[in-house]
Amino acid sequence: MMQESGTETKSNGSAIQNGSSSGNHLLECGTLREARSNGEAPAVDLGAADLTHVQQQQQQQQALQVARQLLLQQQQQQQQQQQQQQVSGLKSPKRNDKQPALQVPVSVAMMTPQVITPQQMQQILQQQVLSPQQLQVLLQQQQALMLQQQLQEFYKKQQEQLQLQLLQQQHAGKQPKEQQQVATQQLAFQQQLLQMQQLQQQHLLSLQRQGLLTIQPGQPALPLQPLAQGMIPTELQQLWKEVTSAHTAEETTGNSHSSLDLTTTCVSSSAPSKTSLIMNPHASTNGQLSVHTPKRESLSHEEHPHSHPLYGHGVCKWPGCEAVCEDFPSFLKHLNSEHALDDRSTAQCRVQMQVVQQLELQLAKDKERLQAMMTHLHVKSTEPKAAPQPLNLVSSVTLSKSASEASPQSLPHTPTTPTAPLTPVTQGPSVITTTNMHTVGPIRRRYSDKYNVPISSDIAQNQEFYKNAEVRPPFTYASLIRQAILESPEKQLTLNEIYNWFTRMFAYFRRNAATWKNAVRHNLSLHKCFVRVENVKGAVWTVDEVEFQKRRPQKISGNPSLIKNMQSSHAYCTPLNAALQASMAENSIPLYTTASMGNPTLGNLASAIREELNGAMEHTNSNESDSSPGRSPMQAVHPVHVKEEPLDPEEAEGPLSLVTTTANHSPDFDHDRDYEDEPVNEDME
DNA sequence: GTAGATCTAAACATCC
DNA sequence: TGGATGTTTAGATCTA
Repeated sequence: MMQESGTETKSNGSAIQNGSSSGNHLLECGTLREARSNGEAPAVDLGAADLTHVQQQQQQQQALQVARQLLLQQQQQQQQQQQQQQVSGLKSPKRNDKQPALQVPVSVAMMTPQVITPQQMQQILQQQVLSPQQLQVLLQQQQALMLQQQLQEFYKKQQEQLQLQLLQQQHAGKQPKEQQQVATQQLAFQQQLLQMQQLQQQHLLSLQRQGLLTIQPGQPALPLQPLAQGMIPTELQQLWKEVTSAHTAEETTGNSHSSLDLTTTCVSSSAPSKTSLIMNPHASTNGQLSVHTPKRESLSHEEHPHSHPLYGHGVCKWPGCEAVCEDFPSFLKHLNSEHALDDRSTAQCRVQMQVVQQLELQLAKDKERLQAMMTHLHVKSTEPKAAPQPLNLVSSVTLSKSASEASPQSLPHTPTTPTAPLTPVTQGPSVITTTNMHTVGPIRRRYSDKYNVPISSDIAQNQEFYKNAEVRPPFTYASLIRQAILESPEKQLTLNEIYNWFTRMFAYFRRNAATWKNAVRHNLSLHKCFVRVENVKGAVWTVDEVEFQKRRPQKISGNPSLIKNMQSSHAYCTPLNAALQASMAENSIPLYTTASMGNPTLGNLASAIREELNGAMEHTNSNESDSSPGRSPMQAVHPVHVKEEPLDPEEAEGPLSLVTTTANHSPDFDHDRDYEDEPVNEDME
């Protein structure tokens, strides 16, 4: 359109195109990645984590004390019962019924405050102040506490049943044979109690081994034995079933590994029918927990002989294990020997289930929040697209202004343009909003051009995001092509390699290939900053940085107050960053807060603001001296490009020309950006 | 309102 | 001949 002549090719170097036609801008400035990576958030998290750790220890100690009290009570109670059984069998039924009922609830009431409520857990998860390890510890602790509760409750029930049985036996008759039967039954109960003692002791010891229960040095050993008195294996199984019912409900019928199979350690003499499923050894299909695993393990992994979720890189991935297994058979051997069905493995499995459940809860909550956000922001959707469109990071940038000015034919905006201002969209880079999630097709603005976000740092920070989310990168084709070329080792790419870079780096460009490929070719041909070079491989494309930097600059919105505020707040960048991070955490955007994933929203906003400020500062510095140490890398590499390269007349005469802007020192000047801030050397070298 | 920048689409030419 | 590559043009949209 703007070209004067299309007859000249760029490769001959004599093409004189309209200067304005090559005016793609890349308003990139010095990166502040280092500053961004030096946020205070880790310190804050660390403090919170330490505090939480201390609280965990306190809670564990409290739980331990409560458990001791419970055990003492149970011991006393059991002794009384035994004495009663031995001395006289005639007791009032009322008294027998009331006794446990009076004791156990007190115990439970004492235990309850020690357990973190789901809401509190959710809050902890939301605040993201705990590391995964700390979360795991917390969950383990909660698991232990919940287990204690369940044990106590079940112990109460069992006591009631036991006493009821004894009463029935005593009231049944006083014939000698029956008395012998009663005595035999009592003996059987005693044996069961003994077994339960051992089982409970083993379980608590295993919990203690894992850190689920902590016993501080110097404290007397737990009176473990009385805890188990009065319980029978089937009841314990029922307890386990109850505890794990919430989890197993989500699982398929063939995946009943969460149930504790006690058949190998307990002799059940009175298993209720309802526990038959658990008692059935075939019900446990998970080889990891079953003692019958070897054959099943080998069978289940026949198709993938060396693929096992618990085995990788020669290491057992069982939580907390990390045992080195040279090969898969040795791993299986290790798995079956070290992680067979026992209390420890079961507890670890349940902890893992708890972790998964919490994560699922968190996911569900975040999904709900996202839905609410989308609902809130999508109120004025009057023209929903039939097919979902890829995300576009930039639509919201123009939303605030263009919403009121959008012409009727500006369809890309109208569907999502809210009449009432949403959260004020300030001068910031791409803010992923639900508006653009829903709609947007071709949206023009590219925040890199407007807000000077370095494309290299943005792509680096949000690499995973761009790769996985179908989000349109907020950069122009020219910027992206240039970035692709500069990322290459030889600073030159064939067209196909450019294509590959696009598809590799951005999920967005894995669709509508014809469109964007055409645009790439179009940009390569249109902009004279892209130079086609013939070599042995064929034609490759390179970047002429001189031409690229010569492109006509744009200025950000000439809002003096904004610029002034930005400058005046320069000293508060760190608190701002902290606030932004807090805001991100508050808004549950944890996955992209780190450099590994990057945050395409607030993180870039912060970086954009900082870079704006730094750009202004460096801008001033560069005016003072070209050899100033504060010069940006771009200046160091291409000092001549901006300062000495003659500008096209129409560029020079414009109010945005570099000559004009470099004379500005006032904070109220039109915030024109020369391109000295662009970290070209970072990109190129 | 206008110029410039950008994007999309398309036509056309050339080369392999 | 078809696809890839490269060039050019046109129109639409958005911003300054």
